[in-house]
Amino acid sequence: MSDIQAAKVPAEATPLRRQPVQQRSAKRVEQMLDASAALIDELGYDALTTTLIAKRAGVAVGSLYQFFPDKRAVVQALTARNLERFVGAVNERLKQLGPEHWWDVVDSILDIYLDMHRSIPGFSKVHFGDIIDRQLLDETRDNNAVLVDSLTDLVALQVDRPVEDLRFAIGIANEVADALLKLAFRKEPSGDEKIVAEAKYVVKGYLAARFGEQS
Amino acid sequence: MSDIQAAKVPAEATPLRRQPVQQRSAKRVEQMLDASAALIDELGYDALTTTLIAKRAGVAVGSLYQFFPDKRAVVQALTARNLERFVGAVNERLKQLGPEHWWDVVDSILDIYLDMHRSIPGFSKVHFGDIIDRQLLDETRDNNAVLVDSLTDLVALQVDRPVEDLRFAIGIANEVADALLKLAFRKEPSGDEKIVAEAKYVVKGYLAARFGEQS
DNA sequence: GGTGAACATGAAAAGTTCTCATATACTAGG
DNA sequence: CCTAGTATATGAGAACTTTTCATGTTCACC
Repeated sequence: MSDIQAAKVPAEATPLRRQPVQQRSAKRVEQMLDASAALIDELGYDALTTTLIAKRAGVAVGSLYQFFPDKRAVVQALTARNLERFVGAVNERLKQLGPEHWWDVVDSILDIYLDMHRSIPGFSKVHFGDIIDRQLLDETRDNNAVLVDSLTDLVALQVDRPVEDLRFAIGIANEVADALLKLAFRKEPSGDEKIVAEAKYVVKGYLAARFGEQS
Repeated sequence: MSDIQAAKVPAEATPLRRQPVQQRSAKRVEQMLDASAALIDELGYDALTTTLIAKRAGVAVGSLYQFFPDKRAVVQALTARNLERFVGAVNERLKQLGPEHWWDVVDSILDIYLDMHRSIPGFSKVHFGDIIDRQLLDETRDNNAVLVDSLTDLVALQVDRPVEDLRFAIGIANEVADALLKLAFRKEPSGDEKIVAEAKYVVKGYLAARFGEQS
């Protein structure tokens, strides 16, 4: 996938200790995130070490703490970046395609998600915050909620249904797709095709049952 | 839920450094697991500390390492215990009920799962190994696989279908139910009723579509 | 070309995990 | 019921991580 781009997501979603102002430091922060992603990919989350991140990113440990309050925040920022890219790519795709059958919208979105799994280092480990938001930083507002809201806004333009019903169903569908695609990538590093197909089947079946055949 | 009982699950599933032989130490190991569960419930997984576990369990840190190779193994053992209890309770329930419509079997299983969420400390955080098997101890064999195999065996007795098809579908259904119930408990500590209902709806809808109306 | 804010750095303080030498409790055989 | 042999208990401290902070640089702007 090449059209994965960033989108603006509520800024305070990234609780940096200090926002990088100069371009030089912004670049460094990116490097730290890249390093974290690579290391998580290689060693797994809990072998991740601040010293390692710093070394891999080619900076001093102190620099890391210049911007991030703690290790967890680094991973959190990484998930935020992933989320931004995903929402951005979805927006982009939907804009390109114009009004479609929602059937195809589901396919598009899942395909983008698949592409991210395959092309973004560490994505299948970090996802949109499974690790930190749900398990480490428990009561934090769910990253997925941001995603669901975005999708709901997009879909609401094309589907004539009460927004709250849409949001609920999309939330369910999102969770289901999420779980099944993670399963697919757990079974096989490149994503088990049979499970991926089943994921699309389940999601479409659910949405069809809930909303009938609308465009 | 009161009929949650233990079932024997492949023993090596719990990689203890040393199996407690004397009753005294077996009890202590249980205490350590209880302490871990309570602490995870209260503080979250990453605030968990070996020292804390020991203190809460009323033992010395060294005792912990007498049986567990490392901190991760403690949590892993906790998930194994949860899994055993769940499989045991499911077995028990199915034995009691005798042949039912599979519709009711789904309800029963989800209800047991709900009960565990509500009655077992830390269960909604630890689950059957989300934390360690999937994210920390990556390539470990999935705990859910054990569960799915058990369920498949149980269901195969009552449903006339190729076992592999059953296993696949049950695996999908399990993952979906899992994800949605976790969502329900993320939204509300007691489990969001609307989402729970939707979970049952989705799972039944999927299985019905895949297997048609059989008993 | 000088000045204050932003940034970079790494030694060391603070905190965790895990080990190990030592002490104590069981258990089985006699 | 005594004793050797094994299992278990313990906690100080070794090893490793996270995080801080005082100090030195770089940048942006006037």
